[in-house]
Amino acid sequence: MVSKFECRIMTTMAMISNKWKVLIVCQLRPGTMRFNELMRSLQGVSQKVLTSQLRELEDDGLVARKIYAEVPPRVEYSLTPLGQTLVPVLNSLEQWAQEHSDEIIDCHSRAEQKERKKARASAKLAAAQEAAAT
Amino acid sequence: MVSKFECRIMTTMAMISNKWKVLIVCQLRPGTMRFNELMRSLQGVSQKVLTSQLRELEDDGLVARKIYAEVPPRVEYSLTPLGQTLVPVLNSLEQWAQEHSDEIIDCHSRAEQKERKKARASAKLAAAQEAAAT
DNA sequence: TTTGATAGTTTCCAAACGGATACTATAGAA
DNA sequence: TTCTATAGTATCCGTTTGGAAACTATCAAA
Repeated sequence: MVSKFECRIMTTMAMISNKWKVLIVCQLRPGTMRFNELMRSLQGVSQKVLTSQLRELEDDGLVARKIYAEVPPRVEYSLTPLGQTLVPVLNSLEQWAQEHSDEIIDCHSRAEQKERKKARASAKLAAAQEAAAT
Repeated sequence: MVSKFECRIMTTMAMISNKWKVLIVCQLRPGTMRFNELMRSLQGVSQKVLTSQLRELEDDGLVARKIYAEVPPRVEYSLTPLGQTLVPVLNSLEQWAQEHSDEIIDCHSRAEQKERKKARASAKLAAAQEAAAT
């Protein structure tokens, strides 16, 4: 069973759990940005993905989209008041990573060592099977 | 460019941004649980996915896995001290959803209305094209 | 008349993800 | 000797996701 508590966490996560969404919200903190401006600053996003993520953020009420009737088109994105309230939440995620960076790094290097060990073991096993087959 | 600030948020997100991971951590808050116990309480996970998510949580140092040399096997999962420190972070996610639940619901119903409007419009368009084709 | 800029949409394709199912090892119980 | 429970792996296969590239509309400038 999923409690209300867990359900609420998942609600929040669903709204921001995407690499680009987090970056978009971060970029928009200082103020409004145009589509291409965002795309350039988030180097690596494709147009399609940026559009879809922005639409989802808009549907979730975190980002506002203002279209100017000009040619060439001008569309400005900004955080809504609701989007602004998310900033402290992102801060708490950031702070956690900062406070525990040592442990996080340690764990990762240990996990990688284990990975290498396993890789060696399975390579050995494969070699043995190879030898047995001939 | 991705700043250190954004990078840290993404580190934290990478560790928990998965429906099942959040639920696993929540389930383990009170104490240790066995594999099947987890699977039953998280009804809906496949064995494969539960295993892979637990392995990743273990590699990230959030969950400890204790194997007892028994038959049938017994494996107990629990939060590590690092995993425990994540609980307040999850609380902040939960609190945000709770504090802004009204706005979140409003936005969603508005977005859905827009969706329905769009669907009607494209249905109309398709019908018009159909009519024009005959 | 062609070019350019902006903010998309559309299409195709490959990789990742997730679910369902079958299979494994092991020792004790029936 | 077969069955059972546990904690997984291994395999297949459909869905989702993301990237690349081409295409669109529009008006002004060259």
